[in-house]
Amino acid sequence: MKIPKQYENIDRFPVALDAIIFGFDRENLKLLLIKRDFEPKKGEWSLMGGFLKSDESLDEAASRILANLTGLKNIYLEQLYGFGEIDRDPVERTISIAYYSLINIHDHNKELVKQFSARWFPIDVLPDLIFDHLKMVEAAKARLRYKAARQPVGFELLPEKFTLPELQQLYESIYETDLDKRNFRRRILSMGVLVKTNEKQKGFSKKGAYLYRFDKNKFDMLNSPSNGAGLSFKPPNI
Amino acid sequence: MKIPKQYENIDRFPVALDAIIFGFDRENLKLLLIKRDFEPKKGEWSLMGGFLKSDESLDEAASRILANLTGLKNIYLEQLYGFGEIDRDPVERTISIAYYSLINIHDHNKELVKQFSARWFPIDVLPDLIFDHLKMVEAAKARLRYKAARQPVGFELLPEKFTLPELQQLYESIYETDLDKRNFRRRILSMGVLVKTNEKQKGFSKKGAYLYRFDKNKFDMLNSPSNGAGLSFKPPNI
DNA sequence: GCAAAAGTGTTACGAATACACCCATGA
DNA sequence: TCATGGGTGTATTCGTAACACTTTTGC
Repeated sequence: MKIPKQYENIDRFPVALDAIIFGFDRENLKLLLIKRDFEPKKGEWSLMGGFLKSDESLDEAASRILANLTGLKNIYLEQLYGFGEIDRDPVERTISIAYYSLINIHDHNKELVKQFSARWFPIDVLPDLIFDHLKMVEAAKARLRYKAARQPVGFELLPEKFTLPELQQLYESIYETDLDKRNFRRRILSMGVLVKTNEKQKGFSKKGAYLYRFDKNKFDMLNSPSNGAGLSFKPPNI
Repeated sequence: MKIPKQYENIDRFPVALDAIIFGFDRENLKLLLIKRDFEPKKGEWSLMGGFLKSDESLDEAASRILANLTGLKNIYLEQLYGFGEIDRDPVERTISIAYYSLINIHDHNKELVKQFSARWFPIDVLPDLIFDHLKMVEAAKARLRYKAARQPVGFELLPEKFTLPELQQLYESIYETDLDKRNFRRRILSMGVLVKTNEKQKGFSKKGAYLYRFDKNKFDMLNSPSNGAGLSFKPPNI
């Protein structure tokens, strides 16, 4: 096919993907950051990133980049925003599409993480970040809050079985607020997507809390028949 | 500065911006589409678009492209999503950042619109669109619903003075639903960002409806002192 | 005078909030 | 036995939804 003139003399740019990787360690919401090992800004903290290749879509590229650091595939990953200020990257004019992902913090490749000199940071005590990465993180926090209020994404951050106090702690971290135990349990259980197991968590508290499991089938059932915005997990009032 | 090796051998891509342009003609929510005048897909309907240049940010480029078609500057414009499927553009691998904008439908350059063979289409009777532009439109509709439920963006689509029945009609178009007149008026007025004028609209109804004006100062006041998500215009229950 | 749209209040319901005590267990 | 965290129910408040008649005026 002849190339139309509208495609001649146009600028072409490197397209970066940067990943905001959330994890939860049963206490704090955390971000996985890497220590950059090349100039510029060598040695400073950064989001994991990489450049788009021509044989992959944006989603595939983001997924590849996430796997490069964590070894994980099929992870919750959502596009966040495109950042394109002219001078955002001092080396070359670059645009970056930020993605955020939710992973189980215990469930990733420690070896890779070591190679990248990566570390988990509590979301409210982050180091300085290069370029516009802090803006990306802020956008991701806002999006996670929006998302978690509407869909039960919290489960992506937890192990398969978890207790209600753990789940509540997660939501409290996401919204940086305290929630009433009784109201929280009522709301969550009334959604009907949690299944109580007969097992109790041992070791943490004396009494032990029941373990629950997220029932993806029930969720899909409730969610699929064009339920408008899907089942709603109401946002806690901040 | 020496170029780090991480920036060598990377692919570079044309970055397109596509604009979903909403308008409202006191009856229907509409989209401004252009008839493409070059191959491929010459003669088919398309969103207004263009390519990023190296001396402008993404926002600036989107703004320029919007002005190319409408002649308007300083318009409500918000980034929507980055589209990057490999084969989305048959000519060349291109990524596109979609923006949506809200304009007053009577307030644009008719000459330019004619040059582009552009036309306003009711949002629910769109022609076939090229590439992935329909996906972009769907995303924009969803975003507008989200946005309008939280911030009074509706005013961007109306003339300076408008009646409450007109405003209600706009919201009904956005949400494709009927709203109760009394509840709507109460909700809108309780936000305290509308100022009633002494003028009545003539010509449309026999009785005539009072004209209101959006009070941007009050809005900024209510919105600025870190009011969480800002003043909330609750979403109509769909 | 009548058709057509504008304008106006009240009640009922459901959701969210606030709130305090008992239970199970390990140390 | 006591300290620690887990588990439970109810009353109140507030916001949302449902609903029907009067007013104005051009024709």
